[in-house]
Amino acid sequence: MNGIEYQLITRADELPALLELFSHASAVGLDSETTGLDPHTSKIRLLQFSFPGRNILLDVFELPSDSLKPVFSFLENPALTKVAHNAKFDAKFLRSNFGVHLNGIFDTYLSSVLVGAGSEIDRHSLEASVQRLLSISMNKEAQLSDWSGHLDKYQLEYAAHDSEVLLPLRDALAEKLNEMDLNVIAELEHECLPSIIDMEFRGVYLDQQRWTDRISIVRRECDAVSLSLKEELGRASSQMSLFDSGISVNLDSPHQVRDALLRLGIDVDSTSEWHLTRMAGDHPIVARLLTYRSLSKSLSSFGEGLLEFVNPSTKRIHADFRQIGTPTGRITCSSPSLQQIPHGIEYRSCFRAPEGRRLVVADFSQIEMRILAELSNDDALLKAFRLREDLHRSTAAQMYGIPLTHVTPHLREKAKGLNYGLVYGMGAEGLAARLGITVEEAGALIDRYFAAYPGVDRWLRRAADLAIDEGRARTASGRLWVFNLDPLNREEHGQLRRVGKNAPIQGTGSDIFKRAMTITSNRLKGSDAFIVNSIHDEIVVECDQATADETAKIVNQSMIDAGSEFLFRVPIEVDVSVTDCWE
DNA sequence: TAGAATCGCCAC
DNA sequence: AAACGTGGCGATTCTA
Repeated sequence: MNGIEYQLITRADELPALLELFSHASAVGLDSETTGLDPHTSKIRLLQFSFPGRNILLDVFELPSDSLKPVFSFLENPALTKVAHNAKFDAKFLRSNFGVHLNGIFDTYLSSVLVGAGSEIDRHSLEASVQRLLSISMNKEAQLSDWSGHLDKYQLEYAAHDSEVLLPLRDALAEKLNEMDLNVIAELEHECLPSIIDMEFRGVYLDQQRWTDRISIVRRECDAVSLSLKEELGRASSQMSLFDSGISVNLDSPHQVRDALLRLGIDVDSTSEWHLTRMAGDHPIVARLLTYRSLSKSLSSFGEGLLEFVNPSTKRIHADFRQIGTPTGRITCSSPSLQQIPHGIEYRSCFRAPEGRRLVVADFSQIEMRILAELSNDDALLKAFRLREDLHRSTAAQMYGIPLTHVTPHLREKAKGLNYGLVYGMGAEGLAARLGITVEEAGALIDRYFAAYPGVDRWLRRAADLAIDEGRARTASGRLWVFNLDPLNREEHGQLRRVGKNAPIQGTGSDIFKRAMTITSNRLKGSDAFIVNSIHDEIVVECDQATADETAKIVNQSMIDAGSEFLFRVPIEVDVSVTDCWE
């Protein structure tokens, strides 16, 4: 890395040289060094721009803000491609520090993930991607150095090198994307990126007081249950002497709980929820153990920890959304995971609209089953959606050859289990366990199901066969997942067939959802409304009270339009509600 | 003793 | 044991 050439700009009169380079370039490598990781409380120190053979570093601390205006207009201009690795990071800082909206992004991180095609081995840090695609070793030691004071030559060379590699990396990735037929999905991801940046930047509002109040109620309940359980489980046996102090049992340890139950004569195969639930009817203590589990889960995962994510500057929660979080393309969320807040009103009602604002909550109705209908072209399934029937009721009617009105709640429940389970590649054993019936009965149900939906049967078989034959699957937009499973291995063979059925469905769901994010975000631009959360098939938008109905219409239509880009034989339905809180 | 592995459970 | 797919994450337990 030694001997990297760079030009450090610290004076406004040096900027025209950079602008000259901008005006003749079609693409520029972009990177930034910041004083911290939080865009709302940290500052950009250095902005690095790389052109072929030229690395320019801007010392933002030295340059007057006004002088940077022409630079920013290039950053906002989509005609100039900005090549960045995980552009989300730099974009949020440009937004918070200068109000600049980065446009025209080529993200080498997202591209590297797409090219990786779901490989668990490939890492996608700049260092790893550059090593893999350009065979260049990078030294990232300076990354965590102090960027707020005097910058030494070592830091500046590091900064220059970080942006210098971006254009060659882009070229290598663009070639790979092309070779692997990933151009369509790459465009979809890049178009979606600004909506993710905006969502993270805006954050979501949490009513902290309400959250705290709920926690203290749960804590009291949990302590009471815990105390009685420990006392009871601590007994060495039913004939324990009064003077025995008992055994201390850690209720959070599955191992200790299992031993304690055994001492009381309750033999459980496993302490998992599923097994315990089966025994809860016979043993009140098992039922209370389940109550404890639920309360303690609530406190540990959804307790005070969440409050630490409230940003001191914005007073909102800015979670980390990984745009390509799974090989199927789903977005995942962490720090905190806003995608796994429990459904209960007591949790979600804490995520609400601030004073004078409203939330628009919109989710795709049965999107994965609609995708299955489209892909399989199954007449009966298509018909159910076209007639806007209740899917599970319709499935039950099809299976038993009875009118819709004759479907009992029990039959509907069975049909629902099949509809949900089969897109995940479920077999007779799994269905039997889920519905509490024998494997034979489950097998008969599955036969009935596939007799009602022969097209679905054919499609699922073909999808599984394809996964075995080719070892890969693609979504509607061409997103690729190369499976790391051996079809000759007995266990992995089954897994391969299941994932082969599910991946195109779940993945096409992701494609549709990302288009929905993109279109929604674009149509809300310039209004008072913005996306604050996204959960696989649900978009949560915050807006002014006065415009809530209009916003709801826009979100609804955007999602329908997105779905209609992919599904032609089946209508898209979106459930939209305007509320004060996320429920 | 820090990090990895595992269990268990939340979401879709 | 596991038995339907994709994740994140907290607590415990294992391991270098």
